Amino acid sequence: MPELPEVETIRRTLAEHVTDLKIEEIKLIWPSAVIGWEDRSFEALVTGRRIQTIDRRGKYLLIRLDSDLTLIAHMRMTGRLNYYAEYQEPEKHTHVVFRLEQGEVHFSDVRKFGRIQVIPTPQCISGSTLCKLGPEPLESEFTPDVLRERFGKKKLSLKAALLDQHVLAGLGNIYVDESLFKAGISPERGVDTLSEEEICKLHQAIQTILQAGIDAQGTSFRDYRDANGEKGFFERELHVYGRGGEPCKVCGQTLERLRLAGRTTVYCSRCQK
DNA sequence: ACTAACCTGTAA
DNA sequence: TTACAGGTTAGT
Repeated sequence: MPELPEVETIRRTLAEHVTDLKIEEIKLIWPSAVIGWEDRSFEALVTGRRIQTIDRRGKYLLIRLDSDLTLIAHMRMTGRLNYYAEYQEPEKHTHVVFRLEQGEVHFSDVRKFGRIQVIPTPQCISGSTLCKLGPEPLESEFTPDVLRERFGKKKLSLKAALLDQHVLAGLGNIYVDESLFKAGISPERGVDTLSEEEICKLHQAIQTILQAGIDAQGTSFRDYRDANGEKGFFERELHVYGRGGEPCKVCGQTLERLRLAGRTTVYCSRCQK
């Protein structure tokens, strides 16, 4: 579900409520949602710790606790982190409840793909999947040169490369298709066929689209909600995602739908070359 | 470089 | 009943 703009929105809305609060109790309703430690020690480990800050890396949420412990949360397709100011009865798909000094946070996930991993904070730097991620697309170190370098000499479609979190962190099916539309480049093109000008256009499009997604508080095409249970409204600005067979908003041509890198892909064959 | 697997829900 | 869904990983 959440891609970079959605995870960033969850980060912001959650941080507003829980920063500096102590975790007083853990309820592990579905213990498999938590990894990294034996189930019974998870509660002991996390209970009594204070939430210091919440960071984000790609689609991962990093909840920093006291004494160098980090919770790494990934929502996969349908995961949610909800904050409630008062006691809330767990819902059908709630897997973990964090009771805080003030209110509580519920981790829920219909499809049970999402996970919360507990690791010592130093291990985030080395020894976790985080260190293998590609660059953060909205940071100033991400330049057109970096994008070209990340593509390297791979023989991959743009679609496959941009979905690969080791190439660039944070893009998923929605924002890849939207970025390629904005750049005017076909998702089927090989990464090794782009001119310098096209690399620049794509770099610019990725940053513009992701920032617009954050500004709109994400895309609630289906299940996504922020920590307050609110929808995002980027759906209104989608040009291609979920619009296969409909007319292009720019030129009117019927949008193509195909399967690329295992994912449904939509693009305009007139606007994107 | 595809495909299946992990799950449940919804829509065709 | 079947296909498909904002993701990732482990298998051919």
